[in-house]
Amino acid sequence: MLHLTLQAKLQAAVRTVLPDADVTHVLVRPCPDARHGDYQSNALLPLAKLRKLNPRQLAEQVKAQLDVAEVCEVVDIAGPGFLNFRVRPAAFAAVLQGAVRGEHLFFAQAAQPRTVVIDFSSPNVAKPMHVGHIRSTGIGDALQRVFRLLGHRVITDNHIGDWGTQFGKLLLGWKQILDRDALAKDAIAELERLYKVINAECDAEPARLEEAKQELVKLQAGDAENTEVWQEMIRVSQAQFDAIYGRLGVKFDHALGESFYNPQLGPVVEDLLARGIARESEGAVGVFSDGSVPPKEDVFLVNRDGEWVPDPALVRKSDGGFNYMTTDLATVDYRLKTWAPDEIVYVVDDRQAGHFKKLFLTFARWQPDAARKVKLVHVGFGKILGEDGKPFKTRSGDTVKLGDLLDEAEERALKAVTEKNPDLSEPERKEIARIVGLGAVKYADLLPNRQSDYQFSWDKMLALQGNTAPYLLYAYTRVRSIFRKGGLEATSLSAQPPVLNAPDEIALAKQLMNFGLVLEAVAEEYRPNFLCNYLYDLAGLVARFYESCPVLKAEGAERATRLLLCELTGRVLKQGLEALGIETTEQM
RNA sequence: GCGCUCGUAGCUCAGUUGGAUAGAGCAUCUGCCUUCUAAGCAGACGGUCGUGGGUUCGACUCCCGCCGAGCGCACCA
Repeated sequence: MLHLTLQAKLQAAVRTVLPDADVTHVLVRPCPDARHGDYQSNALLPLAKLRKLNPRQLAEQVKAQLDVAEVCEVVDIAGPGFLNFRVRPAAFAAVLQGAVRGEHLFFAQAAQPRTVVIDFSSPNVAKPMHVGHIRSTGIGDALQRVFRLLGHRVITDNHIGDWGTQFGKLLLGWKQILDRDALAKDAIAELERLYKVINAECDAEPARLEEAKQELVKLQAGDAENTEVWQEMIRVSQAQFDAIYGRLGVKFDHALGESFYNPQLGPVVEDLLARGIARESEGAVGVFSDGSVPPKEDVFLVNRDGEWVPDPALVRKSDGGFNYMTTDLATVDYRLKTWAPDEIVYVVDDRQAGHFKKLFLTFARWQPDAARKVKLVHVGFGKILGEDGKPFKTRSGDTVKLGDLLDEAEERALKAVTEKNPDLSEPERKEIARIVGLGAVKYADLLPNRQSDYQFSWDKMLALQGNTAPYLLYAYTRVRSIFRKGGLEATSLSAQPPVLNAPDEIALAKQLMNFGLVLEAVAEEYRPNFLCNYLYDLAGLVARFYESCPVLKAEGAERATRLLLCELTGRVLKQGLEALGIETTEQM
């Protein structure tokens, strides 16, 4: 909003002074310290350095060309050459008024919308979704929501693990030890049991493993019975996925599982061989180093005991089967041909960083022209640890099932709501608990910098103080309750321009204006935690405002201004939480 | 061994092109409810940003060495 106006003016001024300068990095940001001004730019310093100019002199020259009088009352040059802008109160008021009229909510649609494929969640058939899936699912969903909000064209695709060697064992188990009643009761649990039993037997007896392999071979060859069983396993698994996604409010445009690409795998390998990109080695087919970079930077080499040895991307196993590199190559190819995206984003565990590096490089060697037109991005994330700092497990040492986790979150939230607000009816409390509990889980997962592991803690997650979903939701209910108590509607708020006086009013208003900047940063860096931190700051500012600035007791322009700030804060909180996939509640 | 990621307050974590005095919650201590939800707010205490160098007008941020942790290293995904 205002920073964009100032930024455009500043870039124009810089171009006048330095006609050949690249102004894409000439940015205007909010001042971290309000005493310096409202907005600042420090872009002139690196610009001056590059040209060996005196930075303060350059700042003077740029300032002389700067035409920002309608927005700013003062532009200062500070320190080594910072530009500080002080915005006219009327300019602030105009932006707020535009927002309350519904013209914008402090962010703008992307000037150049992109088509972005986002690949996330990717659960495996016949396995329960566990805590780990909350990461890919939550981060992926938040990113997809933010991209859409900013006006990009988004295609979400759930790359379900519905193919692979595990189906040999599952088929064997299904045919020999399936418990139909157990399947009807909890299909995934029964499938999991089949796998565990057969897998243990295979470890113990080679003959058993051979049996499983035969089942797999029959499936791969299109055997009617095995295909039917396999499809049944997918169907019952999908039903469980859908139940979880329903609770989480996550939807996909497509769910093209690994098996969808089966017909393409052979042709992909043949094409790689024909083009000389892959070659045979020890019976397998792989893509090897092309020697174009030093060994240290070459992902197709690995150092073993001082020797650089090949670490190829295998696309066909020595038994003729394909692996996930092959599938992923076919998937990139399909997505480019079908949707022509500008970008494909993979929200997958950081441990697979190496795989994605190889995948992207292999694809670039396979289809150089197509690869130049698309940005392939691996958005990785760390593990969830228990409060003991070790991987998060149940007391008995099993992985925590996602459904159980969500149940417990809602139960704990219900306890808290009942304690804090016993007068509400049970259905109301349950609905609030659902929103607060699920919101708390999602928020706790989105808050940490995604690349690091984080420690899971029920108490911290559902705490009502600190950077948590309940705190944000509480801030929202407080501003909403003002309208409820006052019996007011937001409709008449735009009649006169707001008049900001109190420091807490000004601080709140300025934070509102930064919403768009933050949404853009989330999309730019694929980091929803920027939005979490922004909303937490906003909630803190509105809490302070709430203490120091009575709303309903104020009169005239002061009252109107404060009501307007409450309304807009409510809208930004709601929109921001929605972008994180978190619902809001009017009371809690 | 090689590579990747990381190391910030007692604990859990933020820290948006390198930018102005490194922030929050918890814990400890002190205040504030006849006043829009105190599920809150204000304040105090707490830091050689692992460590040693380097680049820079300026480094938590970039580069190199070292120490420590996690992860990954052909035919599972």
